[in-house]
Amino acid sequence: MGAVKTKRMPRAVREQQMLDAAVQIFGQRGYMAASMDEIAELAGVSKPLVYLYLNSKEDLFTACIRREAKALVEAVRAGVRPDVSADRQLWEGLGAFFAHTARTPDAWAVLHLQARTHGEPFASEVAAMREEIVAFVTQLILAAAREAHRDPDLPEREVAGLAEALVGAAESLAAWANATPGVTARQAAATMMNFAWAGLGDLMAGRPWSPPEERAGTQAEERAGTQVE
Amino acid sequence: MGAVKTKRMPRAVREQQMLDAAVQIFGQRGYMAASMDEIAELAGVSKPLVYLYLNSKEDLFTACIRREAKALVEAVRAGVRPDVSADRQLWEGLGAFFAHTARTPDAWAVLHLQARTHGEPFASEVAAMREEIVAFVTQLILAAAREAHRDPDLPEREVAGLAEALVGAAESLAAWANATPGVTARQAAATMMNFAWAGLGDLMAGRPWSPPEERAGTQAEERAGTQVE
Amino acid sequence: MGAVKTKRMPRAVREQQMLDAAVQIFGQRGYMAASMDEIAELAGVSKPLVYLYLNSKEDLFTACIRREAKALVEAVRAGVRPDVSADRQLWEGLGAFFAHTARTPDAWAVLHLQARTHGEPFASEVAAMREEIVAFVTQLILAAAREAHRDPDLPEREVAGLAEALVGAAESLAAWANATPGVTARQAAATMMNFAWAGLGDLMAGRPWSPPEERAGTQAEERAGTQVE
Amino acid sequence: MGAVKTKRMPRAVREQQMLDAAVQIFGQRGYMAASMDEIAELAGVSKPLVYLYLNSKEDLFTACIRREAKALVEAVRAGVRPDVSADRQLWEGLGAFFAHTARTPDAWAVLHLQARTHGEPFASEVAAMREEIVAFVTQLILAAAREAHRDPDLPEREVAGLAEALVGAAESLAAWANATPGVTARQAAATMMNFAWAGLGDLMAGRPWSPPEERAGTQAEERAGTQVE
DNA sequence: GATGAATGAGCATTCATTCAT
DNA sequence: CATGAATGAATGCTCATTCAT
Repeated sequence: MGAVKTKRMPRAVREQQMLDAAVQIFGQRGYMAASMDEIAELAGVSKPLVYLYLNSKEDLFTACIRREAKALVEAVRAGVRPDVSADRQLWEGLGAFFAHTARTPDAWAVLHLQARTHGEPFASEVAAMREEIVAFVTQLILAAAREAHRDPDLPEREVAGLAEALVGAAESLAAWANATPGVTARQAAATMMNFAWAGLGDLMAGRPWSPPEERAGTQAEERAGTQVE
Repeated sequence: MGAVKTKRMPRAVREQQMLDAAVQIFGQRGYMAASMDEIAELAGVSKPLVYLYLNSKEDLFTACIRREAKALVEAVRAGVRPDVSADRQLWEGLGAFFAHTARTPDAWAVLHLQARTHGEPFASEVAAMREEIVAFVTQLILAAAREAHRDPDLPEREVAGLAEALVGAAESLAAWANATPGVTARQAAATMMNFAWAGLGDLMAGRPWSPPEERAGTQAEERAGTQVE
Repeated sequence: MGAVKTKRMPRAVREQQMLDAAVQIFGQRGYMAASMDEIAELAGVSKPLVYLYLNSKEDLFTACIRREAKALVEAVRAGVRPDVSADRQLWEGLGAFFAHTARTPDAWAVLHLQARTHGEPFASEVAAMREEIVAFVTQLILAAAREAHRDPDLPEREVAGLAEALVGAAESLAAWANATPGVTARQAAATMMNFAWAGLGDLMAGRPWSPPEERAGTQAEERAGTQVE
Repeated sequence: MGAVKTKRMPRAVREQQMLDAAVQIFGQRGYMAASMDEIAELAGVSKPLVYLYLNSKEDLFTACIRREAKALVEAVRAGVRPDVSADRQLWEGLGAFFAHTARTPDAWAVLHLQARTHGEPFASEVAAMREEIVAFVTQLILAAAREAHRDPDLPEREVAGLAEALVGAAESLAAWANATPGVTARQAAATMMNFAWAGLGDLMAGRPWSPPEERAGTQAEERAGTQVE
């Protein structure tokens, strides 16, 4: 299971192996229950080497958070074409998000569960990433308002709240989709669009949001490496 | 801050004191980082008494989850009048929810963060409560469809996904509202209704969801002891 | 299993119930693993009452040892008629001993295993009983020498060693007989007589010790309440 | 009294030091009363190292039992020449046994008292050793019967009982000899031979068992490293 | 006389972390 | 570079024992 014990790897490679192992253990056992012994063993290195490269359990965990946060943000970014309409951008971003979290469940557990649950250096680390995503969504909402040729008479805080709610809904749906067999990233994204864009009111009135036609979408998702359905 | 050290209390009272202390410590430190010593000290009793009454750290944590889950569900229930329209019920429920989580932030941390992060006996404990709420929301969505005179042609799983997303959005917004000074429970509930009921699309088109007039709502909220705005 | 909870018993009776429970628990769990809680529960009384009557765990254990040591010595005494020949007295005493230990295995565990294993106040307590029995056996050996019309040219210490060995052999055989299904007290006593009286040399040469005829023996054993075969 | 605090020893050496300390503490305090703190201190190491090498108190105790059981059996084996007569082999074995138990009283306490008193995994561990010795004695008895040109008409269980009694007598005499100043291993062995081989009957009739002449015996005992008289 | 309430003290066990080689 | 050897500091848990009622 662990990395094959190979001698004399460059430091950067060794560090990535350690982070791989750490993300797996932290994601599965939790931050406190994870032991440095287990991580070192899974990484195929001795414990003192882990300390030499990553200083402490705290620093190691922080490094995990940073690496996985960056990977997630990049995956979402790569899934979105900046030149399409706002709702389309949201649709693409959600697809990339659900695809990435489904592909790396341990990393998602680290970011979504562990980092937020264990207090201070970590919570703000992941909060930074989250704010980046929330800001992206905020821009989308404002862009949508512009597209509708309306000055958004929504106060800034209201927009922030909407973005916050949207991201929270997506996070919850990611956990639900991963736990519910047969739900694909694409379906999860569609549910999100119906919920957030059309709204329950429209939905009940028979006006769901409709996903754009297939061809173009496929390109974008493949660029992002997603596997939407 | 801790309970005043009063001697010789009946068991039921002492148990509640212990649970109070435990919720506070678990909520602030996290399950694993919380020490039974600290909990006992904050409760103003000796450690053996905690074990005599609550058996183990696991059982203590479970008791916290159960008590707070019950309290939360009851707070939401008490805030909702069953004879009003679906959107109105949702509005009232959200108000009660945000008010309760703002009033008991440690309890909310236990339920939302700690219980879900620390694996099995606990996750399913809180999952039970969550399902109760999701089921309530699901009923509201179906009721809304009936009110709109439409047979919901949404597949069952889609409705489940929508309810999941709605609850997740509310959960996220609760954390955001608690962390953002000046955001009241009432405002959070309004944001949620705009987001979930009207939808971003309607919102951008200038059709926000509008909260019902004051008088009736106030009654309901006062019954629940909430402090919406 | 525990004594039926009856109110207002005279102190002497309550004490015996506590000792009964204590012997059972001490015999089965061992001195240290036995908890005062369990003993009090099995005795059907509250823990403070146990302390009121018997002071401490040490005193309670000592009281158990004294009571059971006395009972064992009396059972052996009652099984021996003082007016018969030395080998016959030994035979009767062994029969009574094996019968008693088989009848009260928890008490035997307390005396033979627990009391000797847990250091000072206890070891000397049971050593006193043991010396009484060793002295009895020593007298038998000297009586046998007189019956053989020989001044025992054995030094006193040699006789003490022989008695010690005999008692030790009997103790071992008691454990073995209790653990080996189908071995009766009578058979164990016969084995001991062959071993100790005739000796392996005689035995191998075809000269076993032969137990006396039945009728007289029965009387003695019934007096002692034994069940030798 | 404890090992000199020397740093950085190879694991095998440290393990033996720990076992030395553990045997001493277990033998003197008893299994349950012995604390891992005390053992670690006496061994001159920290507690975590004891756990790193020996896993748990239970495993540590088991390791003690195994090491000392092996040592005892080997001491007896080394003291017996297999080509001499049965009674002579018994004499030599008893001498080696008494010499070994006198030399290592804590180890003997562990095997004879502690291991048997604290239930299962331990009891069967020492029972295995004891059965080895009982089997050896059983063979001696059968060999003696052959030497006397008699088919042993003794039933198998009778022989087992005799062997059990003999071993029990020896065990008791070992405790007695250790506790009685001035009794040598040789004297204890002689008492055992008189008791078990000649039998009290022969002894009283003036026919004691006589130890073999000195020269040959001395050799054997020296081989075993015993100090018989 | 009898008991529910309460605790001081200790114990096995684990873990992040550091040297000496 | 890499590691076997080693530990200080907690932590969950238990138990004999005692009051106040």
